[in-house]
Amino acid sequence: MDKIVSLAKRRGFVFQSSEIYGGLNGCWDYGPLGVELLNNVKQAWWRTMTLRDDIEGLDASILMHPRVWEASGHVANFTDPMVDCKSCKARYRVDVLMEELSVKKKKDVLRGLFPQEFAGQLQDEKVLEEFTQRISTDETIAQVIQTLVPCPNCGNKATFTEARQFNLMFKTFVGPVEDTNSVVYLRPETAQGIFVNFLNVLNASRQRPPFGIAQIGKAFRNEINTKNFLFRTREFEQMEMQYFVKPGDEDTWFEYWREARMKWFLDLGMKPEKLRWHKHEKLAHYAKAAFDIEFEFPFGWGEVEGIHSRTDFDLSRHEEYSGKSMKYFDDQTKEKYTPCVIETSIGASRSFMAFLTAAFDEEMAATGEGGEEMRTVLRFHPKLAPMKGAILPLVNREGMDEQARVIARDLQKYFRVFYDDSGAIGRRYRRQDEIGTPYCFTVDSQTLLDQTVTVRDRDSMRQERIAADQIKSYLFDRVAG
RNA sequence: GCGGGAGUAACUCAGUUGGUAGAGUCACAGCCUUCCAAGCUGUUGGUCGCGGGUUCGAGUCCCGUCUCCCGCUCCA
Repeated sequence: MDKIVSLAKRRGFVFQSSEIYGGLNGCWDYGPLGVELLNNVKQAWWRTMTLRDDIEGLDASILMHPRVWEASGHVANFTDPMVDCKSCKARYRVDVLMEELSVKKKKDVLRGLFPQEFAGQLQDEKVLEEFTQRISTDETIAQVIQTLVPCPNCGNKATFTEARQFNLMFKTFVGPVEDTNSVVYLRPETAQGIFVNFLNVLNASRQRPPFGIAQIGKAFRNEINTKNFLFRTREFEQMEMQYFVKPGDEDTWFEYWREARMKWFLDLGMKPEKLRWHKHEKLAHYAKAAFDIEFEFPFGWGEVEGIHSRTDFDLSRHEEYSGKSMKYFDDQTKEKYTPCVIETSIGASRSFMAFLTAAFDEEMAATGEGGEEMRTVLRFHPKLAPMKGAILPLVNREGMDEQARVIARDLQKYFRVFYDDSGAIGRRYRRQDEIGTPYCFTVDSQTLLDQTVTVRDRDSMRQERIAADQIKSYLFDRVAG
């Protein structure tokens, strides 16, 4: 992990935000090569999603009407009451504490609060039922937590602080007056921008279910902890596609998108053994089925994409909260229904880091003198590589450098290519290896005779000779699309 | 948030009981060079994370704080 962070910094992929002021926790900036890689990841996704008949693009605003987040459930569910143990400093979510209480403990709690009523024998089912019923308000929960529940860590009772609310949504104000009427949130996910535009897109694009809406954009969550480089940050970018289908068809489409999304990673050169499925056993309130694609990062397996079957929850809720009908009327079958949603939601920063760490390789390579040396190489898929090619004059004599510059300038109309004439040729190859440039084109003395150049492949280090005027199509074949 | 480790040049790191901040790499300029880096010469580059304190004097000792990494916790 340190190697990745260090290379990322040294070669200009990722810098710490506000570094000269000591940095800001969990915030990162993309440098010259990083922004190219990130854009290539986003472009690969965007093209896969939108170069087809049934998916439309969208770019919704980050600030949205506050009611959106009431409808989505974020105001209610994105708030976690937390308590700290004053004795051992451990911190817990109140709902987790309550959930993890054993039946016996719950019985104790009931007897503690209502000594007369629960004095005698008690069935376990009765305990659970009564507990859920009686310990339901914020007040009773607070009372229980602060008097009767022992800290799971140190075992002490009555050591918890009062519950404090941690809302993971960033709050800000619209307009000059900072009062409760002007509160808005930075969106904690991009999906709602799609749902609230469902009718707009439907009507403007003449689509009919099944169809999808794709969006790439930033989202914000005021996480308690950030972690693992780009993996968990407070500001992040999502690439989301919500696919609207007729109720009853959602399982078929769910399988379709699971397969399609896994294929996307594999087509971009990801090794199958670095990816796995994780099935959600405990589903969120809106979900019917949920699978994550996990990647094996240096710190362990972590989610890079979620494929969720969200039922008609989202559209129904917005119908309820906005009073606008979100139903679709099918002219052919004369049916009226609220579409179900299949969501594919991938983290741009997370997949950036996945592609970067997957590409990282160190190997022993032969040197000119017959020895061996460590070679650092980023094996990006050519579509993702920040630099598509390097143009290198073998020596700066006999017009080789001028010729190479002409070639580079011509290619730069179409591709990000790098011209380099400083240092030994082997050294320049290694420099390109380290930033993952897939092809190096070298101008040598033969170029001056017959207008051919050598192409050196990053991974095999082998060379072939092609005509200089073929470089453009050579690159198009390999990096476009 | 808790516990542990770390922070000195763009990168990797030295820096002795407190006494004028160093090396290698990188970058830049020039030389050399006809295919797999680290030849030669020169140059640039440091608020020692930040802020206090002790001291004649702090990279070094003390306090606070920020950031990163590892483990736990958390992740509608």
